[in-house]
Amino acid sequence: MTNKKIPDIIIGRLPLYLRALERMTTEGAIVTSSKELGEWVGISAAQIRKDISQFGEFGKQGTGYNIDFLSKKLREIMNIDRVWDVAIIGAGDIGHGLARYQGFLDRGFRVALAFDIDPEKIGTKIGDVVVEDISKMVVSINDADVKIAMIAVPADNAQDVAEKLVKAGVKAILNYATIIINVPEDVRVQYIDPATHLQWMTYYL
Amino acid sequence: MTNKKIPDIIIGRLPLYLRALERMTTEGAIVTSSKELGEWVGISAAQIRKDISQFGEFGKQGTGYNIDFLSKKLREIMNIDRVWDVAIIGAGDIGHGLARYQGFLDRGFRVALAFDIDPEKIGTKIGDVVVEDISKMVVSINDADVKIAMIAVPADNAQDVAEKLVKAGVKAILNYATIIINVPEDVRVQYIDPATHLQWMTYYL
DNA sequence: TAGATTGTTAATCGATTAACAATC
DNA sequence: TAGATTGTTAATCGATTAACAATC
Repeated sequence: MTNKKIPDIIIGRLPLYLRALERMTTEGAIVTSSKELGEWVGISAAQIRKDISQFGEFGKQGTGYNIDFLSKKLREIMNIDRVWDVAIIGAGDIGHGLARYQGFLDRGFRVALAFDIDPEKIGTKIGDVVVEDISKMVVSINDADVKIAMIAVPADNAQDVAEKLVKAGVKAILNYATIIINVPEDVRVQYIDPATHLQWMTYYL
Repeated sequence: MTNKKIPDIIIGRLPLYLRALERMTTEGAIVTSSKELGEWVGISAAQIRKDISQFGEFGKQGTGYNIDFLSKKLREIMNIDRVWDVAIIGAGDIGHGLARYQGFLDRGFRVALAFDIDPEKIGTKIGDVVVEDISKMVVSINDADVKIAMIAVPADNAQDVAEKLVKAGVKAILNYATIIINVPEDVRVQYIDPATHLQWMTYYL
């Protein structure tokens, strides 16, 4: 039942489930079980069932889960049964990589805007969008009603950019800058930092 | 005490602590407390103390923690009190961004090797390294005794690359390809996938 | 000494697993 | 019907928090 608060840790597993289901679809499967799905994502069958049952009864006893149906439901739950426009701030290597990343469109996202401060980059095209002057960012994002942004600027400018994004109405930020940014409570931030990920593994080497 | 198994969840927080401590250092601080550090990283003071005490007694009652000393200890624990050579597989946008990423060197990593399959890219320089032919990857990585690699190739080739990396002796893989790769148990894999991170946030929008 | 803060124990909280009735 | 698998409850496990003696 969706009226009680679902723990973050469960929400964090839903994209994994969906990705595995999508993979199964491409391999031609129609139904799966909590056992099989669990093996794909490395999580116990009991936990898969428990997680999914937080949102409704999507399976059938004796049969398992219809993959298309469960995928659809997961997309609804995660709010990706639509396409979200996203903005990229910073048109360097990372910004370029993101703009040209092929994995967004079929997973609910479209790069709609890109910004940079460098006059040489403004006006050039990355992916399908033209890089705009960062001074127009707040207005453009506001006008386009974009709620999701990815920060790919140097660490020194990240906090400043974040504050402008908040002003523009952005509610979710994916931050590639190696710095913790401060934003209001109702704005979500995720960090992607290769060095931190590597450090997490060196402990075990 | 280091003889009992430390939970993964604690290991995962150590890089956050270290990053905050490094930031404090640049701001000129000498000592900190579990309370202050906790506020920086958004974790309770009790938990900070508990985590740190898993590895030894690094603080002083009444005073707190010496930032330099604690940083040094954390680096030792995480095995980054040395520089790890890393290899980049794939010299596209993401590979380029990684090769030129400034945050590696002062955090324990050096990009030592890069590979691509495209003849046009082989021989060119990205960051400080020359892109080698991917067919030489296993031998080169083996010779250089590199244990850490970052996969930045298309999803279709990721599993194949991963298997070659394992053959070359790599024990830690940071995977930017949008696909789950299968490797032996003693090889660690971390995934970086912007779409998955975004999906994690759209639930709350 | 008085105040502050650690390291650690015990209490609480939450998440995972095991088990099984319901049922396809 | 017999076999399989869900959804859910109870039991277990592990992580977080609260509290406080030790001590700088």
